[in-house]
Formats: sequence, structure tokens, C-alpha cells
Amino acid sequence: MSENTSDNKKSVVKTRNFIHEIVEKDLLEGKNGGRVHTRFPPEPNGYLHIGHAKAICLDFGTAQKFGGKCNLRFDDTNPSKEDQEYVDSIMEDVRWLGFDWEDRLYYASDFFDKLHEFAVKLIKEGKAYVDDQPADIISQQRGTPTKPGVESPYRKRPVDENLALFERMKNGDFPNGHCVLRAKIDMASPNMHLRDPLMYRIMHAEHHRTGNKWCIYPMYDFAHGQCDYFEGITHSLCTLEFEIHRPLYSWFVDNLADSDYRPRQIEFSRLNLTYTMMSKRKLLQLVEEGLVSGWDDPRMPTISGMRRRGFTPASIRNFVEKVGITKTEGMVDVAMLEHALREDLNKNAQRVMGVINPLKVIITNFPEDKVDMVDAVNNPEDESAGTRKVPFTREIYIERDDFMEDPPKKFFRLSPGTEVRMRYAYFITCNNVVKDDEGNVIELHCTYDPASRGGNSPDGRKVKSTLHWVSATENVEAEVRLYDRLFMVEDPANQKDSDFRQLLNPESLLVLNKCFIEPSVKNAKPLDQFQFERLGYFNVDKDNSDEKMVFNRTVSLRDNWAKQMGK
RNA sequence: UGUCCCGUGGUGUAACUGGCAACACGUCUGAUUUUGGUUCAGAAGAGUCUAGGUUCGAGCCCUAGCGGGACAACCA
Repeated sequence: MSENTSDNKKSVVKTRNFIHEIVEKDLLEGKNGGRVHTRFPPEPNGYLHIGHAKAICLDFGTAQKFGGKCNLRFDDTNPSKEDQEYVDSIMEDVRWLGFDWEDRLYYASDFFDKLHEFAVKLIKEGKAYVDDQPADIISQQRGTPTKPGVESPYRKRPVDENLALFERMKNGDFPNGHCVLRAKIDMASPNMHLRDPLMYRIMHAEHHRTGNKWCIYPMYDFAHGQCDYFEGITHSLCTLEFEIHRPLYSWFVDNLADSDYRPRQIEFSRLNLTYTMMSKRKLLQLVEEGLVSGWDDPRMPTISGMRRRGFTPASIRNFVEKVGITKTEGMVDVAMLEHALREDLNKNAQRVMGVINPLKVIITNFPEDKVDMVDAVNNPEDESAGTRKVPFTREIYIERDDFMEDPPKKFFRLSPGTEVRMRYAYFITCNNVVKDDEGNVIELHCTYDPASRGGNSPDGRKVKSTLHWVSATENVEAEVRLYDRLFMVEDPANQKDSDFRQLLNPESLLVLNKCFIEPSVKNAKPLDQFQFERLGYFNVDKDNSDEKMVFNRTVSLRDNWAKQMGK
């Protein structure tokens, strides 16, 4: 397991982190019979986001790295918040990211019977009791982090009475909140989670899997570690906020275990991304208040949103790999994510020409009805992608940004009197600028050099730039959606004094119509990806139809010119 | 006034368990280029939160501070 050498490039997980070191050590010491078994345990109460992707890659990746297994387990102990819709989306997202739980799909609810049995065992051992006090009293008695709690008057309730009461709780004899089952640990512990934590609460609610079988449901702490144990998990990886739960996790498991085997909880820091909000609650709010179009709005940091936006599974996996796993809480620059995205797309995206902000150009010396099919390379990074034909005609569109009537010195593109190359087609020279009554440029009259077909002049003449273009008569008209960061501030989650809704970027979505794309994209299907040359990476949105093509800009190309202009 | 965790260039990580801090992103040069993309070459930028200590030698070990975070849901 120590062959993490450079020739091990096939391995999905190339890097090593502190968790891998722990696993290696456990293996070396012969723990758990040399098994490595992890799990990804989402609660089905929302859609997965990029932060979950980090956990998924770690959980599945660690198992893969050590030849172990990883389960998918839905942590469905709170029927009031959970839903089948979320279960379905989570499974789709995990698969899409490239991971497979094979036949190991579990639900915490699969273990409700065993959990109940275990609770009864604890009661019999005098380690759990039924508390009749209302929530606010129990909360009050718990003390504060700096002040010890006081014991419940019901703490010394006899075993038989506890057993009978718990049975009645289970049978539905009591209304919600009437009483709870608590573990008897230590009300004076400096760790609040050990101050007689709740194990079960009464909740008359229909569960998405167990229906109405239960009206008591286990709390997270009374379910998670035990489920790990039942499934044979060896390394239970979770985020930092559960660190303080670990002693409780161990307490329950130690009371349950009948062998040397123990699942072990290890915590790592969650992912924070600049200009991004990762809280499930807030994401739900964005969806419910219609601030975005849905969980899969391309501006959302959800896996489904990113998928729709055009992210690839590999780009997300690579990003997670680059970010690493530690216990330090930081904030990763989205630029890192975008880099991983561009890196993958550059290698794989089909190139195509599209003009999203058109300016008409008439090639005055080009034959009226001629459709000149020129050869274009599909992907300069991948020769096997081949070439295609693109129609060049007398009237074409170029990008408005590619023309300036009165350009600054470093502007290489088209301006009156200059010659530029139309990619894969001809050199053209701008002779005349046509304006409307208000002085807006509406059309350019140019001439082309017939000898420059393909993009080179036989006399070896050079031009300073190459422009993309689309025939004004042979094209596909499309709607193009441009996206920008959803939030205007780097750390929207930490703007304590302002409502996060006020931090939303009003220009996060810009819809452009009358965009023209070369005809080759006509039969593209939702999710198909392209690079619109010189503009960025785009994919076909699910709103696409035969009547109207719809593209999303996944991410722009890096643009040094725009950067210079910005200064 | 508690317990636990964290503290390395702007950002994210690394440093073979003590040997004069490396990689990626970002930034800035320059070269190449039928994408102002890609690629390539190079540069700037930290002396590792602070102060002591151990040691021939400390980012790594010890002590004390400082700073940040988590914990008081019948949420997970």
C-alpha cells in the first residue's frame, strides 16, 4: 500500500493526506482484519453541492485507494425534513461524479429495529432513561459550555418503569414531545454532548421508507455510529463540526460492540469557496423564494446545477484533489475550480464558432450566392477529433467587441483600414463603416483577398489577429445565457449584518438572444459541450428545443486582453 | 470562563517524522500561436502567529501566550 510512486498514475487518488496516513497505520497494525470500509452518509433533505463532492471523493476515493469498499447510506432519521426526491437526486449525482456503491445501498432506517433493540439493552443496563420534561426544561438543565448541567429528576427512574414508558412511546401512546429517551452519561461533562444526550424523540410522522411503522425516531448521535458498526465501516469520515461528537460516538459504539472491531470517526474541514454559499438551508431558501430557477440553476453550487452549467465530473474530481484534505478551515478561491474546469474542457471540448453579440459584415467583393465550405479543426488539442466544414458567405457576423472605429494602439482586431483573418477562411480589410441615425455602427463593408483562402496569403503577408465569425445566412440562431458569480462578496456566509439576499449579484444571469452559431451544432443535445472559439466553453441547456437552441456559458476563456482593458 | 480543534507566500496544500521551506492556483514578464486560448521559458511573493525552551540544528518536539473556529436543536 506504499507504492504511491509516479508510475501509479492510474490510481484515482494520487495524493496522500492525513486520513490516508491514519488508514495506512491502522492497516499496518492489523486493525479490523485489514479491511478498509468507508461510507458516504447524506441526509436526504436537499441536493448535494460541491462541498459534498469533496466528501464523496474522499469517502469513495479512500476506499478505492486501499482496495476497500464504500457504502452509500442515507441518514434518514428525521422524516419531517426528508424526501424521496432528494434520495433520487443524490444517487444520480454520486453516480454522475463517477462513483459506484454497487450493492451497498443502505438507509439508517434499515436499522431502526436494531437501534430500538439496542436502546432497550441500554435501558436494561441502567444506561438510559425516559425523561418526561419538556424541551425547554431539558435544555435549561443542560447548562452551558462553561457551566455544568443539573440532573433530571427522572434520571433515577427504575429500569422497569423506563422499559414500560419506552414501550408506550413506541406504541404511540404519547403525543409529540411528551417525553424522550436519554442516555445516562454525565451531566457535568465539559463536553455538552455527553450531558445525557437524547436518543429518541416522539414524532408522529410518515417516513419515506418505513411509512407509519414508527412514531419514535433515533437522533443522529444515536444512529450514526451504530449504523457504521452494523455496516462494518472501519473509517467514518465526516466534517469538523462533528469532532465534539466523537466521544459520544465512541460511547455508543463501545456499549454496542461485542468484538474488537470498532468503526473510527475522523474529521476533516469542509470546503468553502469564495463568492459561494454552501449552506443547505440557504440554498433551499434561494430555491423556495424563486431567487434562482431551481436546485439545478446553473448558478447554484449544487452538483446538479454545475452539471447543467457544463462542469464535467473529471473537473470536479480534479479540483477536489488539488484542494486536498486537512483540518484547517480556509476558503478556496473559485479561480481554482475554474482552472480545473478549463483544464478538462480545453482537452476535450469540440471547437465551434459562434457570435453572441453580432455585427454584420458584408464582403463586398464576394460572390452573392456563393457558399464556400471551409475546413475547420475540431480540437487542436486532439488530432483524432478531425475536421469539419463551415460555410463562409458574402454576409457574415463578427463579434461587436472585435471591431473598434477608433482603436487604442494595442488593439489588434478589426478597425477601418486594417486587415485581419477570418478564422479558417480569408483575410478581410475593412473599408467602410455604416452607421444609423444615432451614430451606432450597424454594418461593416469589407473586401476579402480570394488568394488567402484557408487563412494564409501566398505572399506571406501577416495579420495581427484572427477573428471568429458566423455566416449571416447559414447559421443556427440561439439564446445564450451568460453566468457570473451568484454573490458579490467573497464570503457571503460570513456577512453577519446583512441579509444574504442583498448580497446576490443582480448580473449573475445575462440572457442574450439573436446569437448565431455555425450550423454544425444543429443536432446537439442538452449537456453537449463546445468551445465557442475565443469566447469560452458552452453547453446545450435542458431548455433547448427544435424551435430554439439554448446554450449556457460554462466558463469564459482566459482573456488577457480583457484583463488589460480592465486596468 | 470550560472542553476540543486549527494557525506555513494573496489562496489551497507539501516538507521523507529535526537538516537552511516545495507544488498548484492567482499575479507579472517574455517566446510560440490561424483562438489576445493552449503550450513553453522565466520572475516576484512566506522564513512557517508570538515568546521562551530542548538540540550542533526546529515549520516539525516542549511550555506559555495570541489569533481563529466548534460545542448549550426533541437538526444532521
